Amino acid sequence: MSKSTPQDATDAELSVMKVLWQAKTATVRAIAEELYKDNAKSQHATVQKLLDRLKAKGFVARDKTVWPHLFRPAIQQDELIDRRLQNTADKFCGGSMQPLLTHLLRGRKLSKSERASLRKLLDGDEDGNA
Amino acid sequence: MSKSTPQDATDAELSVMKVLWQAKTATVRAIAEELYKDNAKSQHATVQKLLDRLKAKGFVARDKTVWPHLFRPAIQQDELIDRRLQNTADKFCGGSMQPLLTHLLRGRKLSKSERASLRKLLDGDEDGNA
DNA sequence: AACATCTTAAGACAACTTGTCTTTAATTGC
DNA sequence: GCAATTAAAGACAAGTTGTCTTAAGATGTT
Repeated sequence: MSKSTPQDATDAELSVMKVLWQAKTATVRAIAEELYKDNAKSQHATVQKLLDRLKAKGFVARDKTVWPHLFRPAIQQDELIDRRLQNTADKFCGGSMQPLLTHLLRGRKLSKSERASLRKLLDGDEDGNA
Repeated sequence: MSKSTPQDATDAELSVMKVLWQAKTATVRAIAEELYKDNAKSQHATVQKLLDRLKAKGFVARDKTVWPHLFRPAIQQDELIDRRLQNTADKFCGGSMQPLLTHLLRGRKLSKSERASLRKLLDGDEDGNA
């Protein structure tokens, strides 16, 4: 009843997430300075708002026991990539990822080594999977 | 200098495209009736506008030599899927699709037959490709 | 205790997007 | 020549997005 669409991050939000994924943990200020190196005068508030929205989306967690508050990713990059791909699959392939895979493999020119590593992935999975 | 971002279709636009991909060619009315089966009273104009915007994006072509005008897809579904994937790759993997592939292969549980067909794609490509 | 300083909280804001509808002008068949 | 349909243009509200402002709260220093 609550979340209809699995939520995604906007561009600005994503850049905040990227800082957090690297830093593991950061204050508003740290993020603001990282993103708006030059004139980080008022951008502090911008980052704050972005973090608010990310919190509302469940993408970051906030530690209020320290001061200033510490933020931390509550979702991994992989999960977000997954949502994007799933979304594309939903819109185009009735939710199945298989066609996307096929599409990617068919359309792209892969180097020998790329092909090799992908084949290894395909094979490696085969055993360990019931 | 012109198109900054490779353009994508919105949800409503996409549903129009889907009709066109199937029908190959269609009038505004035909599309409107397909999409809004029930009360296709004013939705005719909605479809018209969607087609306008799709035209502006270069996604459909319009044949003005007949009456009423006939619309036809100017881009295939594959191409649109490609753009979505490329977009995700740009945002997350610095533009490379390879990580997406890896991600898809690693994350998903694939059936034996799926794996087999993917392997065939990997192998088959190897020969036929200069 | 009073202060300057930084953080937090809340929300204002313009620009843009999106899906929809209205209006007016053009084209057609009878 | 008229009624009916289509084309063209744009108006519109609702929502999104990135940004900033303002006011209230916490902190350490003197």
